[in-house]
Amino acid sequence: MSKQNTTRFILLGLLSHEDMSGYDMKKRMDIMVSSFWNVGYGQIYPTLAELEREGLIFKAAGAVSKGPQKNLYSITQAGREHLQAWLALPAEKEYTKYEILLKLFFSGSMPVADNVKRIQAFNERHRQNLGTILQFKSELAGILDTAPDHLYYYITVLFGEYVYKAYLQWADEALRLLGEAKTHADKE
Amino acid sequence: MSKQNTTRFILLGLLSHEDMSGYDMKKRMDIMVSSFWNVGYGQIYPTLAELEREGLIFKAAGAVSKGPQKNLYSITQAGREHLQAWLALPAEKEYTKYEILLKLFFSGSMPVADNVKRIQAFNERHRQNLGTILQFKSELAGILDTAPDHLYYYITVLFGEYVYKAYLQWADEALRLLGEAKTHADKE
DNA sequence: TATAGTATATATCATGCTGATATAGATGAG
DNA sequence: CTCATCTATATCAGCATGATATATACTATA
Repeated sequence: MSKQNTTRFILLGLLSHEDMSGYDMKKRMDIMVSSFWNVGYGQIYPTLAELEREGLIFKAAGAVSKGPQKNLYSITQAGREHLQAWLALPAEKEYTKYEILLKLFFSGSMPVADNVKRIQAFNERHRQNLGTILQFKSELAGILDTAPDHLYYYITVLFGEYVYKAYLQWADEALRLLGEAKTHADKE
Repeated sequence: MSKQNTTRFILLGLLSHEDMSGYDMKKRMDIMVSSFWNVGYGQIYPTLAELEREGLIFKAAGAVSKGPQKNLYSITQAGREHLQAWLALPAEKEYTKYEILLKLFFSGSMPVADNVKRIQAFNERHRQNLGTILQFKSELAGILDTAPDHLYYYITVLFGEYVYKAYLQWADEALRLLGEAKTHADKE
């Protein structure tokens, strides 16, 4: 697995569909890919500058919607080829970081109530995420045949659904186990 | 959510149980926390040096097992307090990166067979992860009452189980959808 | 008609993390 | 005796995070 800048390819991927500004891309990502990838502005703007220097994208005239002037970007032919080459590679970088699990792992000496609160907050957060993604899923289901991309969007949405549901199941089970342990301790 | 070095607290957490070398810590993490957190040597060794400078850990005499000399570390009282303060904080940093989902999202123009292969590899990888964690789970289940930490270990293992199972379910469903799409295309 | 708040938009930077690479001692196989 | 493998520590370039700064435009409300 080579150490490559993945952000480049996300930005190229978004621009392969339509012209956008950096701000637009962030908004789009928050909606469409946030269940499996996150990028911040601190990575977006420098990468856009880099892609432009390399001739993979270019800055078009900034159409004003509201607020300050946008930098609207377009992808070039070289950019499309760069993206296709990446898509064809099998390498599948993959990692996760959940601070809550880390804290639980080391929290044998902490009050049980603290951990219960942690898990409840986690549960609530992902119940909301699940709600958002299920709404998105039902919208997508109606237009599945209208473009070849839509099936793939649907598949990625399904991933979010399964994973969020797993989080909720785990949280319920963890709370049950902590409740049992507490009840048991109270009896003694 | 402040931008803090999380690795510090993992290392302190591991040392709060027993003395270890950096190499030991990596091995331990690969077994115990790899389903929700990963750290490489590139982060471990510099952080150990930093923790030592700050007086949170100290280097003990290196016991030789086999291979080169180890640096065995111990946690100090200040180190334990540092760890406790972190455990008491509610902040829960959390993020995931799955390159496979990213590629699927942008792969409308790629051959379906490529994506099928990708998902099958993903499936196989996580089937193995699930097997490993289930074995670990059954070992833990037998010693659940022998220490207060064990319940928390069990809870974190459950997380891995639920998440890996979700991955496998998703992969099956995704392959089914791609199979249907292919069959449909073949008929036309 | 001020003015305060919110959404839009770009940019930069210190710090943290990843993944590759270098170095070298101990063990075991053939 | 040499080659492969495991043990063990260390460093670094490049990528990513999260905080912060700056400024325009729209909306509400006082």
